[in-house]
Amino acid sequence: MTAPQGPPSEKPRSRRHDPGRRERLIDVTLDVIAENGVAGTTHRKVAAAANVPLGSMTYHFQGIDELLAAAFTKLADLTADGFEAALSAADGPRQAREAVVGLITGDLLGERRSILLTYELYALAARRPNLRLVTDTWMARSRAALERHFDPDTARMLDALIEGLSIHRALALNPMPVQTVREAVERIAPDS
Amino acid sequence: MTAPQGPPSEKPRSRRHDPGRRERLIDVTLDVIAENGVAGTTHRKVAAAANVPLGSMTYHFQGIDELLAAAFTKLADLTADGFEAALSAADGPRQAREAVVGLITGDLLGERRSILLTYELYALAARRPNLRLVTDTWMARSRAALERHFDPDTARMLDALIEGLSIHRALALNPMPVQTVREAVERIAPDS
Amino acid sequence: MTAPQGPPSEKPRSRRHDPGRRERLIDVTLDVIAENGVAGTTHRKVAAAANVPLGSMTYHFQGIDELLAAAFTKLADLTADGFEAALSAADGPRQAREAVVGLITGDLLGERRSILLTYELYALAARRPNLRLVTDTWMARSRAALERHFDPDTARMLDALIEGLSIHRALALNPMPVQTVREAVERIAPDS
Amino acid sequence: MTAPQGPPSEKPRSRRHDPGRRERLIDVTLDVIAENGVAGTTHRKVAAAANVPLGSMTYHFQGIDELLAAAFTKLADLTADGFEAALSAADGPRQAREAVVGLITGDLLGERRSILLTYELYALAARRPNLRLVTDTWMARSRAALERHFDPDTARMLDALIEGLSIHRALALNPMPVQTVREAVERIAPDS
DNA sequence: AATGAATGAGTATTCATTCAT
DNA sequence: TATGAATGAATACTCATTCAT
Repeated sequence: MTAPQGPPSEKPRSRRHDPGRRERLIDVTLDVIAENGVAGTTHRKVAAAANVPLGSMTYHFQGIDELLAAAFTKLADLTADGFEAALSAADGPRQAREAVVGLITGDLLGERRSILLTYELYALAARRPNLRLVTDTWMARSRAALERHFDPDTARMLDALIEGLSIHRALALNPMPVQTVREAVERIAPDS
Repeated sequence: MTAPQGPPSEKPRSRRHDPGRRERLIDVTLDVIAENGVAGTTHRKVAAAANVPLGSMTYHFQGIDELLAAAFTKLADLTADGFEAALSAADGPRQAREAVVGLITGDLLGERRSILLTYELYALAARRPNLRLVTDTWMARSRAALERHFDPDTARMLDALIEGLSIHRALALNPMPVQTVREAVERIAPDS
Repeated sequence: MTAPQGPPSEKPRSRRHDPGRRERLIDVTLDVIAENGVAGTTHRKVAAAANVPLGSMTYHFQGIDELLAAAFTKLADLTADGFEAALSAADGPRQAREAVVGLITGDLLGERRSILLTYELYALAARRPNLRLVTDTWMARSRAALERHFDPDTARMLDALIEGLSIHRALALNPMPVQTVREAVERIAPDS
Repeated sequence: MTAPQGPPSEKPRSRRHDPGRRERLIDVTLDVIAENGVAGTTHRKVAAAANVPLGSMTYHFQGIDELLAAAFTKLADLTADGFEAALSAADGPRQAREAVVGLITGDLLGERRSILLTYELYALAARRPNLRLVTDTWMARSRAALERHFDPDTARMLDALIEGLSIHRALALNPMPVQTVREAVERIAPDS
């Protein structure tokens, strides 16, 4: 299981043919995780879903751990990008609050697939130090984005509230209505 | 996997008669999940951890799905019990809020295991309808316990806040201080 | 379709006194073989089909080999009984020939279940000396019954013809018409 | 399971490159079925007999069903080939009849294996539609080969007679003498 | 006499990974 | 460089049988 170590240099990135295959594999991996969970994600399933020969999986990725790490890194990066974009566009606390409401009830965080992938990431990160880096970075970016509009404590509270509301909206049989979400956000971050 | 160290003459226990084995297997399964994740939980690991022959696993549980379901059901039941107990003991909104703060900031080591198991449950429940029943029941019980002290909307908000704060405390490098937790709870559920 | 495993299953009725159980188990075993083949016949399936506790299987039969032997012995005995009865009732070669036609095209040998069980017996008997005894006895009885009406050589030929025609009728998409069967019998055993 | 005896230095064969392995596995499977029956034919036994790693079995065949189907298809094809060849070589009804006698009474050792495998096929085909196709094709080819020399009805009767006589010769303690076989064939297909 | 519980050997199959080409 | 074939370890699960009660 120990990865045979080559020269401890940068990534080979010598993919002259079919560049973008690596990227495609990462995207497909997220789909496979969303459908089967980390437990059910295998080289075979990913290769089949990406229409790529099995033998090429370990050619592009050292092992399945690297594949999972790459996939979750991309998930975190994209999600944090969306988060930042939404908050950057807001002007003033009122708009910022509304942006938060939109993130919770909208597609980015609210999407079933995203939430689902996030659980999988959390569950895995708890046992994989390299993924802890991913989640830490993600949380830091979220908080920083919130701190553009709110004081640090409020930002952290809001961050946690977003997390909890997103999860409950995804799990609950009858999700909390938008108006209640707005009310919660306002309680945590009232008009000063 | 280090061999469990004990007195040298750790006999394999005359196992022919072993009442309560089923219950013990469920407990051990939660330990194995906490350590290895659902993805890494196998009949073999559970059997070894419980000092039980492998063939005994599918005698007591139809398959590994039933084993996982039983384990997560127990987790949900026990956690909800503790949740209810803490809130039942509270007298008046002030004590109720403090009970909530206590639940969020409770014993970190023990809590870490719980949170970790909860991710695994969420990730699995997303794909297993029978586990959705477990999470639904759990959420309903939590909300009902909160509604003993708070109005329904506030109860739902608090429930989500608890969820988010617990997760972030478990994931964060430097967890949110208790005082900030208390402040968040008070903002959501202010002194009427 | 899987046999109910383990303790949580429905209790099979208090069957403490159940005379004739052994006989019932033999009959049920033939049904199970007919449906699943020898390869798919297990103590569990028979016990479930007979609504009998698993542990009682090896109480009534030394092992699964004895169970199979008992079942196939009964099959052979019953079939030979029917064979003898049909031929005993015949008076004169004409009626004997017609009896043979009836056996080939009728229910006793023609029945799908019987033919199917017979294949299984033949396949097993090839490797189990104790079952060779069963097939030998069966063949001897058939031949003796035929020799009541035909000379020894003709009897053996007829016996083989019956065998082949029964099989082909069972396997063929469009079975040979009765009239052709009759013609074949008459060719082998002509009106002297 | 006797170890295959050879020169003491029977190397495990540098197996990494092994073209024709699939075909060899099919042949070996027939041997294993002949010796152990379908019920006793396992991936392990076939892999061991073919000196091939266990994991290789499901690489070459989707599952054990596909392996069995491939093996029985080959059996049917080869046997029908021999049948056709023998009858094609015959010139005129007299030679054709003699060819049939030869097929029934042919080499006992080799024949025994064939008959035995045929039972297994029949027993399995009764429950597996894909194997019904194999037996149907086989029967059709046999009949067509016989119809080169005999009228359709006689061909079908002969076909059944061959079946029955082959089985009885394989099962009987003292097999029917060749002369009696010849007599039976002549009765079914007399010199017009 | 009868059986629920237990057990270790065995089953088909899947898997990440290796390697010769 | 890319990959089809191969491999051994692991997986969930089934089984005939044993045994304490």
